Amino acid sequence: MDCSDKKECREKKAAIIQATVELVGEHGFHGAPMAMVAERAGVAAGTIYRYFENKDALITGTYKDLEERLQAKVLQGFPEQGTPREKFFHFARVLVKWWIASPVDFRFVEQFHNSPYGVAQRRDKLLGKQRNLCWDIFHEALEQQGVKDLPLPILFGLTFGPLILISRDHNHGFIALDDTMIEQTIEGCWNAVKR
Amino acid sequence: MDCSDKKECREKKAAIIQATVELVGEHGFHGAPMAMVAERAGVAAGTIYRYFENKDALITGTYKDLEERLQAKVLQGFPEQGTPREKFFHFARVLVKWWIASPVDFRFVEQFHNSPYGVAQRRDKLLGKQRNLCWDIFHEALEQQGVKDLPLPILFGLTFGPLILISRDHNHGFIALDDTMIEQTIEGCWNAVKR
Amino acid sequence: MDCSDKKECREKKAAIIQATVELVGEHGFHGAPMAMVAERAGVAAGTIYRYFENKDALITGTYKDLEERLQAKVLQGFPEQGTPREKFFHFARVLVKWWIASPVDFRFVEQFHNSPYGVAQRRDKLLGKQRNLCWDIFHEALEQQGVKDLPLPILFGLTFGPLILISRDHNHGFIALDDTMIEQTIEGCWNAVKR
Amino acid sequence: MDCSDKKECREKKAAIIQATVELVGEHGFHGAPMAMVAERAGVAAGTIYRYFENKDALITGTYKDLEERLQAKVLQGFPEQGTPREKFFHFARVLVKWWIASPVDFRFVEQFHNSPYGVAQRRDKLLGKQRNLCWDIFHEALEQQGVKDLPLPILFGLTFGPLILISRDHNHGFIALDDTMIEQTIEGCWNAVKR
DNA sequence: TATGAATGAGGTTTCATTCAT
DNA sequence: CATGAATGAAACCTCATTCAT
Repeated sequence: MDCSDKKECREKKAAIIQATVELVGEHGFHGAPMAMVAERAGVAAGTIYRYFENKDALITGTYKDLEERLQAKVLQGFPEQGTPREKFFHFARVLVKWWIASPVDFRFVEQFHNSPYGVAQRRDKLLGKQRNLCWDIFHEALEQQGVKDLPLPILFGLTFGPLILISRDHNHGFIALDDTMIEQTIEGCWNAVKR
Repeated sequence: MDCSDKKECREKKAAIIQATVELVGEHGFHGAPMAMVAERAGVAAGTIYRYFENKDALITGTYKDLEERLQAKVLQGFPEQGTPREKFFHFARVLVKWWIASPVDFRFVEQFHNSPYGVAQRRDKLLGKQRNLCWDIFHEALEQQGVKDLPLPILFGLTFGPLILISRDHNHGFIALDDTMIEQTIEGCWNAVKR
Repeated sequence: MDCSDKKECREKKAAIIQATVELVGEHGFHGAPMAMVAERAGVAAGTIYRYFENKDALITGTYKDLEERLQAKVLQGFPEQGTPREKFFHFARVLVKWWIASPVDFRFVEQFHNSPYGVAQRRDKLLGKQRNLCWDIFHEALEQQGVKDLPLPILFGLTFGPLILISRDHNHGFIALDDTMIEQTIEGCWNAVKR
Repeated sequence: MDCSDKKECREKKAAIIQATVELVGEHGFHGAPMAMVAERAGVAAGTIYRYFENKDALITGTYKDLEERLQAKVLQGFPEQGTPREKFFHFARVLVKWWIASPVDFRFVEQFHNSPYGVAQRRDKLLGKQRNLCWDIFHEALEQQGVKDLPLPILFGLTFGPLILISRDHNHGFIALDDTMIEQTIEGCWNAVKR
């Protein structure tokens, strides 16, 4: 944990995180015992505890890592000067495409949000304690009166709720999303909140 | 199991289901070991197995029970002769109000949908194998060209996705939904799909 | 138990014994829980306890019933006036044919002998406390000096040991015993002890 | 499991096997719960599962261990150049002496043969899939026409059946085998099959 | 007398975590 | 630092037995 400057350590931690994402994504929290995570990561069981205090920390840390990677992806080509609408469209596109390109990542995130761990995360985000892009976009939109004057959680719900469900259905094979459908859905989301 | 005609047995089964909903809703699947379910239901551990073959059957059976109770609630005052829009509004209202009135029920349903159990359920519903009110509403709307010509999963996603998220946020205390806000959100959902 | 004069009771007890033989014979002691025995016998679980004090008594009682039925079979056509050799041949023939005609009976008896229950039974038989045909045959043979002067258990071992094993192998399908082979084996057994 | 090169591990596995033999031998399969095996072996319950996948594997593995030890004993002083008769006598002597010297070993083997596990073992042995000394002896004898032309299972039955029974009776205290009696019995066995 | 639902002790197995090497 | 064998609490489930009906 405190050897994050050494390359070998960083690689080992990355392997552990990747193994966690895969196993939780594939089989749920039940199907990801520490020993199995260790095996898939190519390290010994005890080694995980040098990087994460316990299993809870492993799960939370893995989620944070995914979130950071998402942030990085969203920032690529982000229309800093665009309207909130354009910003939202960019954000939503990246999000959905990431989820359907990496089903295990998506599954992990879903599992996480639906577990006790997830609640605290969500609280920080909604209350703006942990500022992020998403929060900024809607604040700007509210100020410019581009969206209805609703509480942030409702705006989030109306926009991201659908994106989550359709990504899930795509990954389960219930629909086959293509660019057009994705675009239509994002449009629908925006229609739900635009003024 | 086969004593469903006796009042005592029905009460016992109901107690087991209630205990399951509460414990899973409060602490997740992890936090609902059979022994604890039994204790809260006021029965012996072995007794559960007279009503449910194993833990999986207990979870699935509990979900089905919740679903049936929802159906019953929705049917009360259902606008059989109304437009699809009116039907959807009725359905959505009942759904959200139930969820925020019974947070443990909502939490259980959420957990369920995010578990392997949930996928099969959802598949049946989306493919129309297990016809239900919800499916009927959108089919009628599609025929009357009242909603956009999108695949069912996307229509569901656009409409129920937000309802799920805002109910979650309400239960977590991030927002305090009142009738007006609920109505506005449902309106937003419909805007997302209406033609 | 104390209603052995009523026909219905006798039939019920017989059904319980038959169910016990079958289940133990088919799946071993592990595979014969009381509830299953009851179900196959067509009675309620609690009913068994009116006929047998507990599971041990059920097993022991079932064994005794089988033994009595064997005795009855052996006595049919028994060469009372014959030589010990003829008597042994008759006994052995009946035994082997019964075992290969009723594999479950045989399996039950085997299981029984190899369980703690069996030891006491065998003790009584060998020590002559519980006199029986078999014991009589060899005593007569010893007196007439038709067989070697060996302790009874050894004479039993040399004669019945093989019969047990070949019956087992037949029932497992390793060999297909016919009358000739049975006769040859019995002959071999007698050769092992004859003077 | 994969630490069989370390002395400590080998000792631990041996302790588990020994505990299994003793408990099954003394009290049957019923009387050997994993927790008790662990306690007697001086390890924690979970430790057994590092060496054996489950209880079945423990039982089967223990049997194989006993068989290997028997093989080793038989090979000491084995009359490679002797006649089949001499070889059989050697084999039988070692067998009986081992059984009456180690009653728990004998009891374990008996229990094993009478369980579902045992059938597969026996099948392999009789069909020659798993070649062994015993099988070789009788094949040689058949070729040299030293024994009657009977199916292998019958030859085995006629020779080992008695040995098993008398060992059992000795261990139960019904007879007290001495070298002479053992020799006489083995002689009897051979007489049963010799041409 | 017969029933069968209920009991709860006890069985097998898993797995997060520790610690000697 | 890394290892992975060992731990033992705790999970799920079975089943002999009882007892109200």
